[in-house]
Amino acid sequence: MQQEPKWRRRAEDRPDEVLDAALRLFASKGFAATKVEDIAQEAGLSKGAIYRYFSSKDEVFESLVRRAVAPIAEKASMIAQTSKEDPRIVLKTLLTIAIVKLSDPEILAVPRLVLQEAGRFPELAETYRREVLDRGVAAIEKIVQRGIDEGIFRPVNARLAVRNVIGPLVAHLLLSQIFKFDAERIDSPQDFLESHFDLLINGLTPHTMGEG
Amino acid sequence: MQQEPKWRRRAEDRPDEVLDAALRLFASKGFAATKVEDIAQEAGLSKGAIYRYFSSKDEVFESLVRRAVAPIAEKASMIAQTSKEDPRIVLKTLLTIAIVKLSDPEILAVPRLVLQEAGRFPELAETYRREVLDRGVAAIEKIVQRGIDEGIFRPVNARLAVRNVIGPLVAHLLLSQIFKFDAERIDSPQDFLESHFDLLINGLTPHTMGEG
DNA sequence: TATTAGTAAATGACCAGTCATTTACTAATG
DNA sequence: CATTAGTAAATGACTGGTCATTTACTAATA
Repeated sequence: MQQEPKWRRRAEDRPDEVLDAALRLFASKGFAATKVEDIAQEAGLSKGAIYRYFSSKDEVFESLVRRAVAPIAEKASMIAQTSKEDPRIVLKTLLTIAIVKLSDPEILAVPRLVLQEAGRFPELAETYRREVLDRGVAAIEKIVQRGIDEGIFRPVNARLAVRNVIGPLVAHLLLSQIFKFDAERIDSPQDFLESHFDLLINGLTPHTMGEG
Repeated sequence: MQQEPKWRRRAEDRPDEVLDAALRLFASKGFAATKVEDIAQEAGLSKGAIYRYFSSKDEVFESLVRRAVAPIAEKASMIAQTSKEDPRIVLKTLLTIAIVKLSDPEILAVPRLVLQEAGRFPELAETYRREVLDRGVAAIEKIVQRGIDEGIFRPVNARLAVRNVIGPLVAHLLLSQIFKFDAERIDSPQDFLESHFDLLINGLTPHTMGEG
């Protein structure tokens, strides 16, 4: 009569499971308010076992962020040398992908946490800036610049225009996610995207003398 | 030979001094990482004395935010029924004021902290949203709507366009303040403002058929 | 059986909040 | 004006609870 063991040795899967659990909890309660025991419970593990895989609570957080950063950094670099398509299309595609991804609270949580804890983890924040922000900003700048060179956009300062591309997105996420605007008042991501893109492109377009 | 007293009774000034000290520390280290004793030291007081004026560390934080909210809420309400001036001018004036104010880290700290601690202080976050955000957004929406009604702006969705007004500002502050973009790469607030305003207004303008 | 994943309980640092005591100030009284 | 009794402000040692981390042990598995 073989009993089910009380627990199993699954050293392969544990680290990722711990990080998943930690992400969920950090996302909803923040780093400081999340106990190591909470993480253990959420991951279906005892507190002590966490320390077999991570040397401290801080390291859990850092690993978490680094795990999330890797694939993003890779993608951002690829975007830079995207197709020679109409830069307007490229921008819209990018914004669409971004808003879809970031509408998932689990994904938005990482940059949010990095921001929140930047003071306590300056190196981590620096890494995130270098690997994600810098590359993302550079990619968008490049697209805008190409639009200018091809005469599709007005000759604006591309570096500064990046803020006009990503800013409304950031504002939208901030307003809808963090301050939890009443559900009824939340405009759908699609509506927001249309509006933003319309205003953005109209703002970037030369309009030398009606061409529409 | 009269010695200077070790301390003085200054019950009038203490509360504000404590809040000032707390703001400085919360801004740089965050709420959780700031000890009550730190606040006391920064305010030139002993820990125990803090509790003569505030019943808990939480209350210090709440008082701090409420003190900062009051004047902003007042101003935001006034802005709504501003002069019948050209809405473009009104927007630019608003943006200028906003960026000047928010470039002061001490002022930016409050909304940042509210965001950071929204999870732990939901009521406070709610208050902030109602008193500051809602009013600010409403004011800008009104101005944009007036511009549309007067035929100065295209008939866009005013509510959504608000994100295009404030978003780039938020992005700018995020990038320059929180991720501490290398000093050299920080574009001056003036440059940013010019660029943003240029793109924004061009985006809102009808361009029905070249008018300059 | 040896090794390693895992548990549960112990440890100790840390810190918000308390309180007995001291000090600065104020006002009543002669 | 000098003395002193009364009070409010401020101190700082202390407490109790909360975790992050460590340790001593146990169960799974090769």
